[in-house]
Amino acid sequence: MHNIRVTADTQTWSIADLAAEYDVTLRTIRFYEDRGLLTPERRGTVRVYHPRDRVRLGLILRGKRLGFSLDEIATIVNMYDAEPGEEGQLVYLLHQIATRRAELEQRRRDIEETLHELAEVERRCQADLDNLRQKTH
Amino acid sequence: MHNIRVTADTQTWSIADLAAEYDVTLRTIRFYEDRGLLTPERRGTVRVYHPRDRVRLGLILRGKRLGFSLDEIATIVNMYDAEPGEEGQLVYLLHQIATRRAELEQRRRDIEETLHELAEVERRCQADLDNLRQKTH
DNA sequence: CTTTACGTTTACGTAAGCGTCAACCACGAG
DNA sequence: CTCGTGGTTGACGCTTACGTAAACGTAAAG
Repeated sequence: MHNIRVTADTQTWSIADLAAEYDVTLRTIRFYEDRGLLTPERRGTVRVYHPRDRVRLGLILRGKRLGFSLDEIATIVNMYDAEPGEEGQLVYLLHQIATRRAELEQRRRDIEETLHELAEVERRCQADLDNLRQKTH
Repeated sequence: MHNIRVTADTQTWSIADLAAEYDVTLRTIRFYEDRGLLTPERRGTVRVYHPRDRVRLGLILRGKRLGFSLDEIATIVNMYDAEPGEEGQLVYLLHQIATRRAELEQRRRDIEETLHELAEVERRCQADLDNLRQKTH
């Protein structure tokens, strides 16, 4: 990274901004906060989202696409900004990482298999279709 | 094991057999049947599972690992043994396949990203740990 | 005959992940 | 002053994917 200093990253978003950007409802965003996944600033009663919150929302939604539960996602995203901490903590974190990695690699294998099989079904299907059109024309 | 015959095509399984093999509960298997995902033979009231059902159960569970809902899984596994059918059907099926493929490829990208980021976190974490152990020895 | 193992249906319970009101500010424009 | 826009907190509802009894059938073993 060559940009030692960037413009002070002071941008903020409203709840509606993030909802529109990520195509989720306000209810969803507030629900994630309720579950401790987001912690926006409050100006009065109003939520103000900082870059950190925005990134986390992205991570949460990616986790959802991967089929993780919100609880699992919580442990994952909290790993990202864990402070150095003590030895026990670090060892625990490394163990968590290994576990998640194993899960993800299993999922990747599942995806590869499924893609191959879908390709096979598609081939059959396309053959049937060609065959059908051959006859009628 | 209640396997009646072990010749390749004729083998059957009890509900408990499949539950043990795939590590799910009987309730789960019956629930999948209720949702139309499995259609075991009945001998009297008792369910008897054929190779086809066993394969489908495997597909269902793989679909779950990928984060698909049972409804989505239903459309996917039903694609596998669709009969040739008429043109409209085939076109529809091809469209479904394209959709699923796009989803899966998105998931694969998500996984790659997450794996890379986990590797990064792990690196940081390992560095902190090494640092800590350096100091105490 | 009773126990044990394995199966069945029916039905209520539950946790997750939101959807959907209702009722209430706050504020700038017309 | 009123209206529209955008925000807030409850609180109840709903679907999915099962868990968890309860109550019963059947067939072999002791």
